[in-house]
Amino acid sequence: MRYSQLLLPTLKETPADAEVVSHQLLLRAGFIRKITSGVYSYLPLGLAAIRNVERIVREEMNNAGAQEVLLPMVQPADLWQESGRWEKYGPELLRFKDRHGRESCLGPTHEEVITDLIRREVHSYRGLPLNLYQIQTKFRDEIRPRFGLMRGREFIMKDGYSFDADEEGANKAYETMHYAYHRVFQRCGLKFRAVEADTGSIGGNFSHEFMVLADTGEDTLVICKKCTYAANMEKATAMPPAAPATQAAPLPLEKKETPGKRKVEAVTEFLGITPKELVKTMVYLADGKPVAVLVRGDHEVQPVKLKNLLGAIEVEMADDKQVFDATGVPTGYLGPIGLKIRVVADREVALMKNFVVGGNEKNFHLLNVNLGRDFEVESVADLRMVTEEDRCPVCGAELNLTRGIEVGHIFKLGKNYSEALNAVFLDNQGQEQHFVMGCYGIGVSRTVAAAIEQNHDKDGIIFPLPIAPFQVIILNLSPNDEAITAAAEQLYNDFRGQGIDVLLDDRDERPGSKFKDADLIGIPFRLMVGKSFAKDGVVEIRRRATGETSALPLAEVVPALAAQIRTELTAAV
RNA sequence: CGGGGCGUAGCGCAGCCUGGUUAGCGCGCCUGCCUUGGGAGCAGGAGGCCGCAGGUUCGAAUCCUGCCGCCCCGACCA
Repeated sequence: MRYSQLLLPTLKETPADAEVVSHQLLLRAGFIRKITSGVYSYLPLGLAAIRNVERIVREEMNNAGAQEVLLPMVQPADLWQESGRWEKYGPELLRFKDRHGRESCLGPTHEEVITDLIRREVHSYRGLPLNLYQIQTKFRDEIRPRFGLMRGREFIMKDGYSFDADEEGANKAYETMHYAYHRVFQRCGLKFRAVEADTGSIGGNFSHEFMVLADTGEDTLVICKKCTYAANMEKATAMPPAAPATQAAPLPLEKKETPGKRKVEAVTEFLGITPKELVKTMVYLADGKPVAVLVRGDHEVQPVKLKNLLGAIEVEMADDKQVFDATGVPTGYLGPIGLKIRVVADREVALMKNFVVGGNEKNFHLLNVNLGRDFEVESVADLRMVTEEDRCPVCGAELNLTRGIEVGHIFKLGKNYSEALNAVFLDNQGQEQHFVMGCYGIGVSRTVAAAIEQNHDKDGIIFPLPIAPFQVIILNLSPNDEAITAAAEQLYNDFRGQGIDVLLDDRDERPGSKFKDADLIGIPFRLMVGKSFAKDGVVEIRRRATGETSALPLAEVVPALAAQIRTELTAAV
């Protein structure tokens, strides 16, 4: 491609509404443009990067034995009603009526459609296993789109679904996908980690997320410093608390005035105790109904764990007014004793003795409170966020908390969907069985953003070779010089002959602009034809990632560099 | 949806508080000259429903009301 003919509108200045670096650079480098919140147009270079990720995904999926299909984006409501998700999925599902008044939606994911397809077409165990995938634009009406391609409402996703006759087959499919995902992200040149995850609205009972490690990530990961344990904060557990060796004797309950002391810090300071001796009472609304959650003073409630315990569709923290309406107590003085709403407790609380709680009365707390003697709870479970003080639940070593961007997620679905949609086949005994399913997603457009998030410097993007929109950029530094122009053109044609993606900067611009743009768009190899060619007949080669520069005679450039590119691309596999 | 912020030329911004020339600056864009190894220089030029609608006023980018859009923090997720 010739730069002079390319739609590549680079910006000198960073657009004001872009906050994270990948968003800023995608805009500045002329890869994307926003049309409305969370919805972007992909310009030629942005699309090229996306196509490269797609190519890698296709190769790895096909190698893993999956088959590509393309499912409809517009889906009828009745399929979603059949699975129960028409109600459960919530406002993120964009719903509308067609001209006949039939309820429809834009597909945010395709479990229903694929299960419907398979139940119609596959009736025997002989047709199994099956693994089908597609790469398609998805629409999810996100509450808050943000960070450019990181969280769009419209985005490109690879979603795949496996169908097996039994658990064993399904587990194998899951492992195959796990391995394939490793290869995909490795080939994309990313530093990533697979972590245990909550299954969310997709459902299912076991899942891993593939996380690109980056400080701007929206997720917190809990990673063991010693063993292989790694989990998303939503799912992560700590080593269970040990019961204290000596049981403290229960002391008599005491009511104490704590005027104006609402926050944990204020109360503990006032009472001269540590937060570890206090239990806070947090009120959440689970599908609109209030539930009190007890956690130790220095711990935080993990809402996803709470949601799973309660089997709720949605839980959110109650605000001060909702708390007062539900309990008649102002926040800061809530406690479990005499509380009229449901109460659940974190497992850590169950081991505490003689602790402090709110008095359910303004300006009062209770001391020497004991679970069992003074109050009961509906259930005890792990309901809190892991902290850096915690120890690995597997090996007991220290834990690291770090940030990540979710680029892939794989689930064991079991029979959730096949039972809901009654998708069955006959096994070798002639018995009807429900398919055992798995589902596997990769955020393709997000992967490009994540790659930039992880690979950039002050001058712009530094693309990993396999996903770079062009592998080589040739700068003609003197377009008015015939010899230099002829050399640049020759390089351009020779690279194209070698099947290398090459961009020729043939613009009538000064060298400085060309250097800046080449750095900004992140092309791995930059070739410069200018002064040193006129003087010594050599072409300079500069590596974007390292800044290393070398020079070769014109005739040697294409063979040497083409070979190097091939070597590096195969080494990445 | 709750909390915070912002809408003035393609991009980045000033002007608004305290209403009053022809709405301004840098970059970009067009023409010409000149220049060519890290976003040059000179000269000339184009480009604005000051987010939209209503109101106050002799007069509104500026004051008031309503609406729309966008960004950030939270719940959601590839």
